[in-house]
Amino acid sequence: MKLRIAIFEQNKNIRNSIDQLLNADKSFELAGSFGHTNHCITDINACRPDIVIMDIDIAGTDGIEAVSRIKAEFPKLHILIQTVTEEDERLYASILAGASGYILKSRLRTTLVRSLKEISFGGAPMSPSIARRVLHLLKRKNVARPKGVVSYPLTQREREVLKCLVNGHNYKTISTGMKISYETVRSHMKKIYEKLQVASLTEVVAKAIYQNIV
Amino acid sequence: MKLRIAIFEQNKNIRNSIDQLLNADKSFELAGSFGHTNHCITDINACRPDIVIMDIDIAGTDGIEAVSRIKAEFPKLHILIQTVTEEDERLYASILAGASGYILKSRLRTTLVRSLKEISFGGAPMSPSIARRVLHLLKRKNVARPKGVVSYPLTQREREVLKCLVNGHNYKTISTGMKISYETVRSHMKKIYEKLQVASLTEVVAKAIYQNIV
DNA sequence: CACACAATCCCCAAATTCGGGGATTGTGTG
DNA sequence: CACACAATCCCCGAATTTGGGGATTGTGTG
Repeated sequence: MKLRIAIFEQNKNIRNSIDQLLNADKSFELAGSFGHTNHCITDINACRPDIVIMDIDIAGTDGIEAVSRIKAEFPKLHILIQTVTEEDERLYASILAGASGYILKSRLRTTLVRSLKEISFGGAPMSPSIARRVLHLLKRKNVARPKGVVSYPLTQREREVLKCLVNGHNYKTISTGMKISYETVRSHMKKIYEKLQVASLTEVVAKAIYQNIV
Repeated sequence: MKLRIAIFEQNKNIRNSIDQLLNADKSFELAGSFGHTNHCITDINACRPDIVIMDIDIAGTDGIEAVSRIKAEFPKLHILIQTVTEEDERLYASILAGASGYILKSRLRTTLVRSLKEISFGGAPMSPSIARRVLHLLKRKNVARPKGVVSYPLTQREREVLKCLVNGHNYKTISTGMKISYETVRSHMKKIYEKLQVASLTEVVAKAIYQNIV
């Protein structure tokens, strides 16, 4: 049984190249070939592919949004993202949105067929760096607040100052907002630094957020 | 600065082989070499490695349990699992327990150094099938990026700078750590501020954490 | 080959933060 | 009433950040 492939790629020459690569292998057949994702749900409904190859740069709609919409409509459909570089932030976002893997445009000829087979066997081809970030996210989501976490003896006013800071205010705007002097804000901050054992704005904000202090 | 490597491998010949491979590369030095994991916490405390290479079959204690215990004690320590086959269920469990990647025993000679470097650069070498399962688990945990969230086109270097910042570093210490000039850090920060649409350290740190940018 | 972009680094000057010290006043408690 | 603490505010001076501008070099793409 041949795997049905749909292509969403703006560049006609690339679409044709992919078509040729698929034709050369008995495992695949071209289900559809589209120059934009404006009607991707309708197009996919019509051609019923098993795997979609999508260019991350495709115009008409944001690639990431397209991945989200397609996966919402067709949860079992595999999407292989075409990208120029592994460092593209949208690649990570596409993976999170549900793409099964990616392929570098520069390596289309050598790796397309293998990646498609990989996906059809249940694999998710991706770079170690993307994999790392996915693992890290999973780890952070799995971590309940550790037992025995210390709570900090911040006073009510200190907590208010810290909250303003985390919300993007600086000392000047905090003093205006809380109707206290700039020096008062500084005094509170000194106390907060001492209690939280930090020594800079970035440390105190990060700690406040990670440990749900405000 | 050489990366310190500790080995937990029952087979003395394999320990020696790994030792030789590490010696042949200037990037690594052997921190410790152990035949069991009975005292892995004590051993790691003593030799202070940056990366641990551990055999999944190692006797003395279950490999997965060892990974869990080590990661609980040394959260930032990287663990590279040695396995005979990628299909071993314990491999997937080890990855979930916190291992950063794995290496096939049959490919030790050709891939060990590359995998160690990969890990030290922040990657997580793993097979497409393991990656797929991790993604699937992530999806099941309902971790998918919330609808409407924009992704930011930060470059790799910008991301590294931002990560250091979130981890409490200032411009000065970031420049030291990344071996670039203070002004380069500033340039990256200007770009980051622009892309994330913020105007202060507190804003950028808060945004980075809340939106899982680093 | 021309172009665009990333990464790197430099300069000026103002604004803000940090570490250190000090003070007064109000409030609650024993 | 004495005491401890929170909240408030002041000062000095150094260090860091911010906003603005500029530059060169290397790399990838069409």
